[in-house]
Amino acid sequence: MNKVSILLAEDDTNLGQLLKSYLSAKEYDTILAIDGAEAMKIFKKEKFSLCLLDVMMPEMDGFTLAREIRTIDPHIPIIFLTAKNLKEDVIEGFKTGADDYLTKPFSMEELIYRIEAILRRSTKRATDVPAAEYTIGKFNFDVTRQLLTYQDQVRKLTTKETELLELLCRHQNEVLERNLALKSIWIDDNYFNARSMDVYITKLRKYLSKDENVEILNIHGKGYKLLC
Amino acid sequence: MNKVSILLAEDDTNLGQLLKSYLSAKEYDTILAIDGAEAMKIFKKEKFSLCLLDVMMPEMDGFTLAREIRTIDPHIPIIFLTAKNLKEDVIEGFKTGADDYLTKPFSMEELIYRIEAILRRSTKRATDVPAAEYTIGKFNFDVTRQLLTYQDQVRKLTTKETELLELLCRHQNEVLERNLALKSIWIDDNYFNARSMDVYITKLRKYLSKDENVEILNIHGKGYKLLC
DNA sequence: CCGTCCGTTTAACGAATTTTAACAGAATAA
DNA sequence: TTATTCTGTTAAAATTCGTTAAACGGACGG
Repeated sequence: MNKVSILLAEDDTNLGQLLKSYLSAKEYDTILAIDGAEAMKIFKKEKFSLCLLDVMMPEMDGFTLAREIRTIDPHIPIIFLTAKNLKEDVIEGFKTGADDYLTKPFSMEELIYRIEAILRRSTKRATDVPAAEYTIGKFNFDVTRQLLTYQDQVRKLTTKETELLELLCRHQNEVLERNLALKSIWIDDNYFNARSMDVYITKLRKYLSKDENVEILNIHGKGYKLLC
Repeated sequence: MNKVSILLAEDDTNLGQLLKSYLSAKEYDTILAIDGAEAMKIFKKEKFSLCLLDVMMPEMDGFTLAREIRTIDPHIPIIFLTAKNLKEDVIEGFKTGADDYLTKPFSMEELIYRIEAILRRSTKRATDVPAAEYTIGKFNFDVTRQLLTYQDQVRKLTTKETELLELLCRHQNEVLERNLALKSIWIDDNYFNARSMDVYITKLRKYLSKDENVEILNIHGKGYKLLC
């Protein structure tokens, strides 16, 4: 079980400190750089599991920084922090790019989710991420292998199915808010993604219907609650 | 209703003392710790209803402290106090996060409001989880599954119906004030929400009419009383 | 380069839930 | 008593959600 180390580049020192404290409290070794140039210097000296880069920074912006970082370590996961009101084409740039991103304002919960998701995806030895298995009534849900097992029947879940079910499990017996789920999984909480999420809820309900004590309850206008 | 005790961790002794005096005057037993390490020591010795933690502190910051506290008591409500000059989006981010948040400077009134809100939520949960079921005359009311059962007839309730009936049950045989119900279920107690609530009272009355000993009584100008 | 497969999104429609409106009836204060 | 505020009930409107199927688009094998 390797410790996860994060390079955080954020020029707003308040936000930077806050994030660093929060991440450290979550057992992520976090080093804060106050601009792109400093981040680069630090990155050359130490080894990191992932980078969290603000896009707008003095000295060197997040994109340029990311490019330079990639010349050293081409596969390190990078999450960008961006303002919500960026122009469409910039956002488009992120979407088509391989990197993950998070739009401000975001909640700590969303950030943690994205970090864990990206770690899950990038590390093959998946034991880094906590709670990789859940028990849902008579089901067993293996998050990292994306398997939902009922007695001897194993069902392979898709990525989105897994992500949504995992979020539901994490909030077992309490309300998972639609917006949190949308922002965590679909990044943007617009109309279409919400429809898409509905479709996945239907799928999950169908899968889980074998155990009648398990239920995904809709809390109108708020979200969903996984009962078991 | 037993006494509420608060652990306050604040390194600014002026503010700390001020808060402590104020909270004590409001009948909250308050103990002040001047840094995270001390707070942790105190927390291990005594029992608290909620914690009020400054995020930026020497020795141990608020997040780390919160994490340690949660290893001892995973459900204790925690309100963070954070610096005033954070950007809007950061603050917004925390608002949507799992933990409650208050940015300096804040008014005492605001603080008290938050404390009461979070206590309401947590005592709700505390009294909810063990007894998530009520008996209303000959009915059985399963809050978490939103089911109202009469003999062998099961009726699925909607979210709003459930929320309102639960509030009534919690105040069984005493007055549930309109404003309280409106604020906790509809958030805002304006004219339209009040009308909406009337509609739900009608619905609940219809559902409960099967047992003639059960009645939702209107207390004119005050609220409702669930008799059973 | 082409077709196929698979996961995801979009579309379309229907159902469930909540809010708003409209009007009638009770309770209360002046 | 009369005016005013508050409550009860029903129906229509608006919003949110559920489900199915088709469209889309990337990955893969030929």
